[in-house]
Amino acid sequence: MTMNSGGATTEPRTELGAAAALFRGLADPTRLAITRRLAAGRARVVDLCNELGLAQSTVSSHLACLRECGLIDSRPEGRASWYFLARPELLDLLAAAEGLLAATGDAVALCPNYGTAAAGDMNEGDA
Amino acid sequence: MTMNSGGATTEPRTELGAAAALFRGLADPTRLAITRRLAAGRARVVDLCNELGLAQSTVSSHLACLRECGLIDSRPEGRASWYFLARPELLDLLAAAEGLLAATGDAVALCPNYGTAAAGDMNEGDA
DNA sequence: CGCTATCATCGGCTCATGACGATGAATAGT
DNA sequence: ACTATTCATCGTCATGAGCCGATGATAGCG
Repeated sequence: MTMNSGGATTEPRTELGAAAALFRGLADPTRLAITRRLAAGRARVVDLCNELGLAQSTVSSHLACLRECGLIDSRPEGRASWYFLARPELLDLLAAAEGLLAATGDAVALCPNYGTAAAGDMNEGDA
Repeated sequence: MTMNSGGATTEPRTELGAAAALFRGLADPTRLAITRRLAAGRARVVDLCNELGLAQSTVSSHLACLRECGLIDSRPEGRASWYFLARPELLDLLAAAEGLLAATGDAVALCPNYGTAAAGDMNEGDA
């Protein structure tokens, strides 16, 4: 016992890694936006870049992440790569999430400790 | 255009914040473990500490996070606080997640860029 | 055959996030 | 009243993770 006492464990919960990785894949707003976008139909990297207003490298990295997670897949066509959802069940998961969000209202937002609170400067850009 | 060029935007996707926060709440292995544990029945902080082998402060913070998110709730009883799931729909979400995991096998794991790469051992342990 | 467009990857930067220990408040039991 | 137990909160530390720009590879086009 007390084997993990001493700073960052660097080994949180390996058992739940799969599920946690799945949720984490969708935890990022950008990735979630990409996922939803792909849920609406396939898209290229440039399309996502334009629509999301992010750098190409950023989008590409997120796509690689989602692809490695097996949530999306790509189909090279010419010099472009079309990305699309690889798992229809993902829609169920998103639906369940929205159902839960509807149930909680929008209470699911920020946590004092964990979450995204206390960011220091909370500047709403278009506000 | 070129409005967000210049380092961390500090303003990712505000619209998807709720869903992303929800997923992020479950993205952490520890929080997911807590959630599942509470899905099996209410528990006190000490119980979770013992069962998860984490510091009391850690568990307490995670509980506070989940509580703020409206996913769980607590009921003070004596000097203890019983925590339990506040949303039955959460079970649906977890079920959908497990369904997706079953569909993908366990392909959902690690990403080279994002997502907990360089972990090493993949032990699923008990269900 | 050179040019452009699209994408993947590398390296660096910055902040958020999870972990811990220590402290303080509230409650129950002796 | 004193003490023991349980929980919440604060401060700190280290790493993960997202963002960007720049570079390199690949594939179509003029």
